[in-house]
Amino acid sequence: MPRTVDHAERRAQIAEGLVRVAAREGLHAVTMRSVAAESGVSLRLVQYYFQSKAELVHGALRHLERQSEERWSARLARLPRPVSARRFVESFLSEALPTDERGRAFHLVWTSYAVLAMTDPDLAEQPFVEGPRRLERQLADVLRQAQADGELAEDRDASAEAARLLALNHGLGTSVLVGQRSAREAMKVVRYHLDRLFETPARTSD
Amino acid sequence: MPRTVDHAERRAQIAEGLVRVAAREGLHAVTMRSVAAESGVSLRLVQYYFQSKAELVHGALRHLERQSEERWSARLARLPRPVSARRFVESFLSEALPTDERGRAFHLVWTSYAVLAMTDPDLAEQPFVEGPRRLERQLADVLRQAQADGELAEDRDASAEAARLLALNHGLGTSVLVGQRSAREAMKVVRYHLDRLFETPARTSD
DNA sequence: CGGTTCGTGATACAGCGGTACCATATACAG
DNA sequence: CTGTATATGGTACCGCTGTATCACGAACCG
Repeated sequence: MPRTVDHAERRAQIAEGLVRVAAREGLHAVTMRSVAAESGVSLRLVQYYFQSKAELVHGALRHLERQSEERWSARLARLPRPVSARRFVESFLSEALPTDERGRAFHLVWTSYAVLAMTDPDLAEQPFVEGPRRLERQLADVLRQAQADGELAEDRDASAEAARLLALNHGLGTSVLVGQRSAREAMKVVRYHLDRLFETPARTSD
Repeated sequence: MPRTVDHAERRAQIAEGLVRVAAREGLHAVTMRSVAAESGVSLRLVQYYFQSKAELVHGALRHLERQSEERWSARLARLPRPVSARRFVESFLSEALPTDERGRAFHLVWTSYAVLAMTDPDLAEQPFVEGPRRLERQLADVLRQAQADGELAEDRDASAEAARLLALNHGLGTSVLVGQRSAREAMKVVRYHLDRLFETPARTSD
């Protein structure tokens, strides 16, 4: 067969095209044709690699999710040992914030999908409850480890703190995308929060 | 002229229809026809009171915004004096959270619009930077008043705290809408946050 | 070497959505 | 009473979008 590129690779290429279109013009501008044009393939090819639009959208979402996971793992892996929880969390959150173009696209598309999932039951189940929930657990684990290391006060509720961090970050990210504040200002709020969280070990406060 | 109902009233009626459709089936399901059906008027009437779809969408957004302001004012006005900042903030945030059906619709539609505004420059300017920005200022004022009253530690940055509260609330609201957690759990996180914020006056911590 | 499967192209079709146009009824001005 | 502006109904049109269909080349299998 005339396999110039791998099947999975082509699907990824098209999925990335979708992400670019969605990031630039919004998810409502995502059509079979616009994705095809953006990916540099014909309409027929999009149809071929994704049988329906629903599957295309679904596939692109999984693509995003996979990337997100890889980023988390990579970040966790290349951290200098011993790990400073404060620095890890800060760097993680700053990446989730739309600081660069890539982060902006990621956050925007993810949020678009989340809004879709609020009404479309087909999208709801899989990524939007399991993905963030897992992320929250992992973050809570990091915080618990920080408690064991004496870096975080013992009386903190690691789960609640993780939830707080992610919700805060998401909310700030949205405010940035909407143009309410700059990414720099958002980062300042994040640091303010982290200052309260990882306070001088003497005081057991936020 | 055969004015059975007031012009502004009709526009409001149609706008509410739009909000219901958007809350139930998502903003992508909002069409001239679906809004007309939901509002119990003919397609022609929607066209008549809103010349284009863009204006319809825009008008409904302003409708939502106005309602939001009224709610804020009403809440602020009917508070028992003296005002407990903690209780005020908690009740305000709980309303902004999708606890009841109305709150759910409001949050969902607002978020949908926010996502739209991220790519559509026509929507961006007006409500999505000015509205929340004003809200944040008002909230910061409440917090500053609380500081003056000795209810909130002096070393807090009222602006940052207000930003934190709103971002947190928005993030939590989204997580509720996608089904990641229940409204009850979200409220617990909010209270956790507030506990840290309004700590015993002895300690100056989060 | 012939067939079958995979990959790619072009295009046709049907439905839906925004908008435009025509018509009418009611109320008020003169 | 007549005309004009407001308010409402019905419907046609055109473009876009998802999907289906026909067609062809290239590789692998036997």
